[in-house]
Amino acid sequence: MSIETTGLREAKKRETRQLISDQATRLFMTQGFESTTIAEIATAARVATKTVTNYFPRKEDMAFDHQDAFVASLAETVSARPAGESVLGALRRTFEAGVAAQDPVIGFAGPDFSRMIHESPTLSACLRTLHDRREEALAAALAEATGSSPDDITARTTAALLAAVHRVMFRRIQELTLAGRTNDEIAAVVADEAADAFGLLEPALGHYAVG
Amino acid sequence: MSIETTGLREAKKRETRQLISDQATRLFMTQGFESTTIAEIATAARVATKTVTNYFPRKEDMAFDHQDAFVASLAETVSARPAGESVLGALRRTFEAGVAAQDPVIGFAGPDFSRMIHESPTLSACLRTLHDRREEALAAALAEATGSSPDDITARTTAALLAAVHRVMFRRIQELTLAGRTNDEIAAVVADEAADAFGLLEPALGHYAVG
DNA sequence: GCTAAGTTTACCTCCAACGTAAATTTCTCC
DNA sequence: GGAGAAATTTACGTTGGAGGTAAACTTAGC
Repeated sequence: MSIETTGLREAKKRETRQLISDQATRLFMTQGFESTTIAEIATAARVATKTVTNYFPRKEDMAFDHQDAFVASLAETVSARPAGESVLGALRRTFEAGVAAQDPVIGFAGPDFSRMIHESPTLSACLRTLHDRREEALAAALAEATGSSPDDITARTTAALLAAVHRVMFRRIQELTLAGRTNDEIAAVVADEAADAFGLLEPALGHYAVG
Repeated sequence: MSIETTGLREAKKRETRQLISDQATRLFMTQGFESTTIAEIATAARVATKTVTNYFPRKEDMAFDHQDAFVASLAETVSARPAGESVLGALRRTFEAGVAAQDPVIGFAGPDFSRMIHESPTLSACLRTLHDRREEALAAALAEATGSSPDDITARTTAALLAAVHRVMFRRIQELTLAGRTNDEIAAVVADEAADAFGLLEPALGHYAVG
């Protein structure tokens, strides 16, 4: 009698999905994304190729498993910020915490994973899409926070500026990872650079959406 | 005796390339990008399918013909700005000129073309890549203008912020185009919104890289 | 247990992407 | 102006991702 008794069927589904994703990521990291076929992944996971494409309509989705968490991260930071804190302050604080925790969500993905993305045009394009969806989600959260309409141009512009800082720093962490730096070294460098970047926006956005 | 007598061969190559691109764009706009096959394009252009893929390794390249001009646009604005003008001022001035001229490079692509991109995930991803390459080119130009190293993080952050404004306004123009507004109406709306957006960055970047 | 529902599988088509070699066109030099 | 050289276009074949369908199998609920 398991606690989360959502049924054997659903449990197996989750396991199969995770198994496929894990095998796929492993193969992508060792032999590259483009040169791994879905048939290989299916063999490694001991399922049919159609099962693979049932779980993951697009091949690249197997590499990015926690995309929803990534996309929602900035919007959630804004929604959950304490009263009196500006949006800029909240995003800055969350980024600093991410640096301290060396969080994969802000770019600490490890050398193998970073190389996998860097060497694949498909995965790079996919990551761009995720950054973009994250910006859109942030814009929606800003519109919500300021009580403006969901497609308010000020919210969208502000979201673009704030997300830009996170995106640049994400790439910076990736780049330093690929250059062989340790996470601790990267954290030290990035903490300073992020302080500059967020500081740059302070005069423009410091008083925007103070909750 | 033609003036630019670079040979019949090269002239025919240019013509064939243009013919394929034109037929492809026409088909993409009328029946959608994904539901147009390369074989159809080849038939319309009266060439072999292999000739199509010789000229355009990727199907999506047929839709974006002047990508290099787009990618270089912001960097060139910066490089060519007069002495005493800030980078922000130059990019703002060029955008305003683009609005006045209803320039396709800043987003005035027309309803058919805009719809074609909007309805195709592949083309949307491709456009994102172009925005990204444009930002990278801008970062390089900023590094050049400030005499810093090509991967200077301040230049990259600044480029991200400036390119973000252009990107948001590009999408805004696309969006209004899809909503059925005329170019004149769009120009009027966007001129005001761009003034706000660039104004927002004035305190942060107004004194950056005054040439 | 038995039946209904959901999951996995084998088999299928389509098409983009890529390689190779042959045929055709253009260029160059005599 | 014609012959050989070079480049382009073409036909043909292969691979692999994406998507559909229906049958076999597994789980859930009665």
